Amino acid sequence: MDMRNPRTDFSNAKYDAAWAIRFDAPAGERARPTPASRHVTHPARATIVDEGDNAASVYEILDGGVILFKLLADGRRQIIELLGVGDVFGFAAGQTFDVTAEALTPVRLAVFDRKAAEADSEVRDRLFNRLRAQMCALHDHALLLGRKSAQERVATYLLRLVPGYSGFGCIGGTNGSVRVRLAMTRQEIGDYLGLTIETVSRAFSSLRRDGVIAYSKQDEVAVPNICRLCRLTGSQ
Amino acid sequence: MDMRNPRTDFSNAKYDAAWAIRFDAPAGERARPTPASRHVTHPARATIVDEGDNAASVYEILDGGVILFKLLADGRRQIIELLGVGDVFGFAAGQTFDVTAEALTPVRLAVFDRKAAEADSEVRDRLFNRLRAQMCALHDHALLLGRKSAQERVATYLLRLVPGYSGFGCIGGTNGSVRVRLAMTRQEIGDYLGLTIETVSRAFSSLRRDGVIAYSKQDEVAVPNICRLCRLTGSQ
DNA sequence: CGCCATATTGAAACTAGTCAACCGGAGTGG
DNA sequence: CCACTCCGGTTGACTAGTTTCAATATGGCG
Repeated sequence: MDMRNPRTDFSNAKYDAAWAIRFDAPAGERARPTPASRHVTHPARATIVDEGDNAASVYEILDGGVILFKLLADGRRQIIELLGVGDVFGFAAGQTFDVTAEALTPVRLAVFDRKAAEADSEVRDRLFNRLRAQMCALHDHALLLGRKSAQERVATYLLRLVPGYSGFGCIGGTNGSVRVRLAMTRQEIGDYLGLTIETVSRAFSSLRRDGVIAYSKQDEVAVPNICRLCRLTGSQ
Repeated sequence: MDMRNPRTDFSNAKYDAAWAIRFDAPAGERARPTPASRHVTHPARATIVDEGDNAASVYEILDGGVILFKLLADGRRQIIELLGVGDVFGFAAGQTFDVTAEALTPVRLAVFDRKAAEADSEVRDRLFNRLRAQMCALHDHALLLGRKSAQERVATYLLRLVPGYSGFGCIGGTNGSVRVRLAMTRQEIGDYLGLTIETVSRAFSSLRRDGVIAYSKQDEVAVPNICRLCRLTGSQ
């Protein structure tokens, strides 16, 4: 982590895009009709598309969570995007997918034929808008991967799962308390944050020791004071 | 860098998208007419848009190079995207830009009014297609930032500047030689690769000592054997 | 109850960061 | 024309943070 060359004239947190992660669809929207698409479901940890597969379809998440990842030849894995309800994937530059998509939870998807989606202006605009939001999330994630410490990464990750706080940092003096469900193993969190499983575990333990978070089940975390977590993200 | 948990059944390099970086427009295309846009130029290192600015316009690079970056409150910087001729930027999720754009070289841009660009289907499709290619580059870069060693990062960076090799790895047995111009300072390279200036410098020196690259001017690098560089990228 | 996968913790090793000195070319001014 | 300065780059010595390796704990599930 490079702490020199400080530019204290500028802080970006307040400008971050309003992306958020939800793994559960709002109850009322579960039956939302989606024209020009068919619906499919996948169980947790199922591979939805493989890197290199023919990119014939575009996917929108109706319910559940999905991870996109890439592998290096020797097996190192990086989870590139963490997607929730409303997010889209399957947009490829060429003829094939550049990432593998895997269901994080049981997931329900709307599948659009690529060409059909591009022809239907209403669908295309909706998918495109969502893609832009995900682009901003990718930008933030590059900042995290390139410049944040292990503790800052884990704090940022946790905050991203708090509804309404994703990418915003502490707007106002909200000292609220909240419970979040991770839905990811330590290995997945590590692969998402560019850390090892042990470093993730140590960061969780350290945050717990300091009272920033609390948990008994390891994937159900309570955040007693969101602002306090905020201050540890490095974005602040 | 986590070398455990190897999945040797899978290598992704051959599927990488065909993105490439060019800082100079092909001579014949310099006068390409661009309807529904005006043209502007910026000198090297000029700020084009600031994070937080009202996102009224979308930009396409006609000639030159542009970097997009974000800052943390304490001054740490991450260069998020490295853009060349044909690339686009300025798509925001909300009302404001989420990154700062700076000219890397003297640059010529086509500026589209955001709403006009979205209304013109020909323009919109062209920008959208380019955006998809950049999305793939971002995915690759997340893999680099999260999982590659310093030497692998620098090797990947250099290879990305070799025309035709960006993201492909060694297709065929091309042992060709080539010269590339970096157009970036060591500080910028460090901020792009998530490293310090010293680590970047050491990686360059090490590659030079090993004969993988050669240079006398520090931003003009000769690669005598591209395949050899390829093998150091980690993507293999 | 016991097994297996996942998570935690400890200690050692190592990579990259930090701090500091030095180099070398470009530009300036005596 | 040469000394001086400035700035980016290089190199060395040391440090900090993360990874690695290994042992132990925990939790879900048959």
